[in-house]
Amino acid sequence: MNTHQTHIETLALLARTLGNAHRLALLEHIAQGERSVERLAELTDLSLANASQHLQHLKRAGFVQTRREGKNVLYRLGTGPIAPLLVALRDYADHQQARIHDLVADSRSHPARLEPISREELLRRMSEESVTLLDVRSEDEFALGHLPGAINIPVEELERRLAELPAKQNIVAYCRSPYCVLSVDAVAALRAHGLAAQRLANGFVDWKAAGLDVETATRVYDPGP
Amino acid sequence: MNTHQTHIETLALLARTLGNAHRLALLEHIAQGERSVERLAELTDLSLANASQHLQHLKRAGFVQTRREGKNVLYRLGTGPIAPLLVALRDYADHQQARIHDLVADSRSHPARLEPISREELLRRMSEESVTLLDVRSEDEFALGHLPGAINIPVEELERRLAELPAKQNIVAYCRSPYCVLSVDAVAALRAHGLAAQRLANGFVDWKAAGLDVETATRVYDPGP
DNA sequence: CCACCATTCAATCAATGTGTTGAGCATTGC
DNA sequence: GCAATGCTCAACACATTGATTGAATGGTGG
Repeated sequence: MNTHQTHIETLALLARTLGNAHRLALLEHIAQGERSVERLAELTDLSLANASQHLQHLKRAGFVQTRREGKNVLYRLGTGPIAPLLVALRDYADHQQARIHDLVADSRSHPARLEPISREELLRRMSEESVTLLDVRSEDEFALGHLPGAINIPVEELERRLAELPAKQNIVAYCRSPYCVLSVDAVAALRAHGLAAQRLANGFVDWKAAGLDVETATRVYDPGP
Repeated sequence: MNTHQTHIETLALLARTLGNAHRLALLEHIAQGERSVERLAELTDLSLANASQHLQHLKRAGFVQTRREGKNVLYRLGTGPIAPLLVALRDYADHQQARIHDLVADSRSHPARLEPISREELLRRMSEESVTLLDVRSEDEFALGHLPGAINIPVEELERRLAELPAKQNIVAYCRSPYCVLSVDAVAALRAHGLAAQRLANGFVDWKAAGLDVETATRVYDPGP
């Protein structure tokens, strides 16, 4: 029984390492490329010593590795299935969000999910007519990768940035995963303003998993001086 | 009221909920079927009140749901992609274990991975001759599902339970995932005792993912009405 | 080999998380 | 209704984690 205890204890330890917003933020920045401690502290708005401590915590769990370059210690992502773990975590979070949203929607007797369109349907439409792709996730998620040609307007800014959208084109909104419900809100808001909008059924994760083109923000890797 | 939580804080909160060995243990027991608080407290060796608190923690994060039956409150697994999350966590842990193991192995100049056999190869052999399948994971993991006809001997008990294995048959040992390295140890131990043993390359996860038959020990979760 | 500087370590305090106790509150059986 | 049962809640003590400071380390570049 002693070894099993150790095994589950190990899992808990790993989960706990991810159980801190600052460490997750550091991890996301590191996922975009090697960064020095100083740069990471800047990016995450942490003190140098604090960032260093969190980074060592991550390192102990194997989520990051280090190497020295000149005066700087550069942190990079560790080996192993880290991405699947983070994706699973986000997927679950999306589902939770959707669940809460559904409760609210039910109480208001909302109709269903505003008939989402599939990836195939989207591809077909993109080849036949012009479609405006609207990415309603946060800016940093958008920067990490999005559908080619998509416009990024986080859902909470949508109402006051409607002007950025072409009035004549059909709009397809999407967010992360099938569970992510931001796009439902977005479509509802767009339609309320008289725009032709639909949502993509399975979101960005599905698109990427299908091996389709993904665009990333201009500056992907900036090692600095 | 500061209910505003950034996306990343939500992720951290969920991860933190999994970041406790007792909660993980509770979750694993619940995954096997509905259980009352009392039973769960027993199974995990926690006080009643403490178990109750941890369960409510899990409930807040949506990992479990409750219903009342007579005097008892029964906890069951929540909806949403919980299993993938736990699998991803375990996979990552397996990889970490393998990494440490490799370091040790390297320092001893061990040979490579004892030529693992693929799933296809295993299936072929199972159809042609008799093969003894040896599951070296812990008993509770075994209970949650294993290859059909497999014998379960946790790797740490292997040395003193060799008698349970048929001496004349070829043995194929496996554990969870490609990263899991317990089976390497097992094969090494078996060969040291003169038995014909090989390890399965990708472990149970791969087998299950391929949609092949899985045997379970205890009754599987029944959602009821 | 020396001075510099990015990073880490150590010590401290505040904040959070955990486990125990005993009280409180439903539900069932009498 | 009343006691018994099963669970939750509240309050406390204790352990762990997190942020801040300032000092130490150790590799670099001169």
